Amino acid sequence: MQDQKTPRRSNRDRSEDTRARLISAARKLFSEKGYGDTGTPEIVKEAEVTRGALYHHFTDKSELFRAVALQESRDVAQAINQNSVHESEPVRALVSGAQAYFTAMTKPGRARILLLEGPAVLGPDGMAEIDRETGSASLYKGLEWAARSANRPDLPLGELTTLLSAGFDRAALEIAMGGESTGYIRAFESLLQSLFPAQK
Amino acid sequence: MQDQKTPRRSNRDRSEDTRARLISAARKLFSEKGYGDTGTPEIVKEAEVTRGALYHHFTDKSELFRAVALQESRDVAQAINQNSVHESEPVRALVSGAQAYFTAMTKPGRARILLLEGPAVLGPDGMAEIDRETGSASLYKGLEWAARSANRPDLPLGELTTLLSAGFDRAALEIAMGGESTGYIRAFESLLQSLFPAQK
DNA sequence: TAATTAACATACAGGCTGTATGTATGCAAG
DNA sequence: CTTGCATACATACAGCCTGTATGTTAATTA
Repeated sequence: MQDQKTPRRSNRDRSEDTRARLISAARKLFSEKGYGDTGTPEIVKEAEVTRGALYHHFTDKSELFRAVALQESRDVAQAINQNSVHESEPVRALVSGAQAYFTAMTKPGRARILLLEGPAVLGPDGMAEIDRETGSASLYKGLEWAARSANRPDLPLGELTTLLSAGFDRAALEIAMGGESTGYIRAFESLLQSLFPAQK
Repeated sequence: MQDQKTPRRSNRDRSEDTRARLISAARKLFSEKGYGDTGTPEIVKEAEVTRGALYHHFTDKSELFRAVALQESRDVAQAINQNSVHESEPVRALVSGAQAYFTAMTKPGRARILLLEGPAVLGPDGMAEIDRETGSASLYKGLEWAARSANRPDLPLGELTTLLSAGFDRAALEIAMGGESTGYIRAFESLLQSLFPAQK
């Protein structure tokens, strides 16, 4: 019979549990009150651990935020992969991907963390590093496909990727703040169909 | 002969000078080290005033930041107005406006304040309020003109304005961080020419 | 089983924010 | 011209927060 007072967990289990608790509590508070207005005492209280545990797992508060943002970004990528419908036409595929992105970004707090606080706390480079693992590459591939299909080798795809990505982000933020998504979907459709007119 | 020890300025002069000193010092430090890493003791030291003066003029640190952002935004609007070339064709006018915007945003620290820290510190609404006074309206008018000229009443201009504005901001940030502007200019040209093809 | 290390817990030093209170100067009324 | 009030600060303080240093307990390794 196991001792009930000391569950006798392995170090790894303890660590993973503590890390997860901290990230979860931080995610909640950062998204509700913002990074600057959330103190580490409040975070550890919510996570039911001590500040010692926090500073054992993360070098400082911003590293905890980075872990939160990374997890959030991965969740977005996963949600998009799950909800992505295979389309035979590139513009449709891009619009469908945008749709999935908007939906994933409506989870409360997510837009604030990834689109508002993230760039300020971690810097554009820090966020780019996080995004690299997840999103931007697939957008580039989609545009490449569309450019090939529409016979438009003249387009500067790298810059267009950046521009459209910024548009997606801004639209996601508006939608997450209560805006209507249909208008933005149509705007992207117009934009993409103008850029990549159907052949023949 | 005036007393040299007490310059005997009017209250209004004193106030305006102090405010200007605080905003200038805050602008410098916020743009160099970021909002969170800049303390009010450091700001007042740079401005050669006391913290009492700061909290007499501004309710808190974020209100000082708001004043900085507002001034910066007005400077951008003014720079664009001065450098705007009158174009007879809408797409050219839009590209020319983008060019002027990018140039104005290369002033050191400006992109960080208006595009990175601003949204996080003041919130999207706070920044939108500041931008309303300055930029977004003219972009909408430019797109309206272009849509009329190109016979495209189908386009959702409101959403397109938001999307393109986000693209301009992102490009401005990249350029301010050392990126090349020509690529983005060409990308916008492609995009706008696709959206608004020249008539006949 | 002894030694070592991981995983915290506790205590502390320094710094920062906002407020409360004190003071000197400008200003307006009589 | 002086008397009273308001403006524009200056100073002091309370509370909180961050990061570090040090202590303690339990798991892992030799």
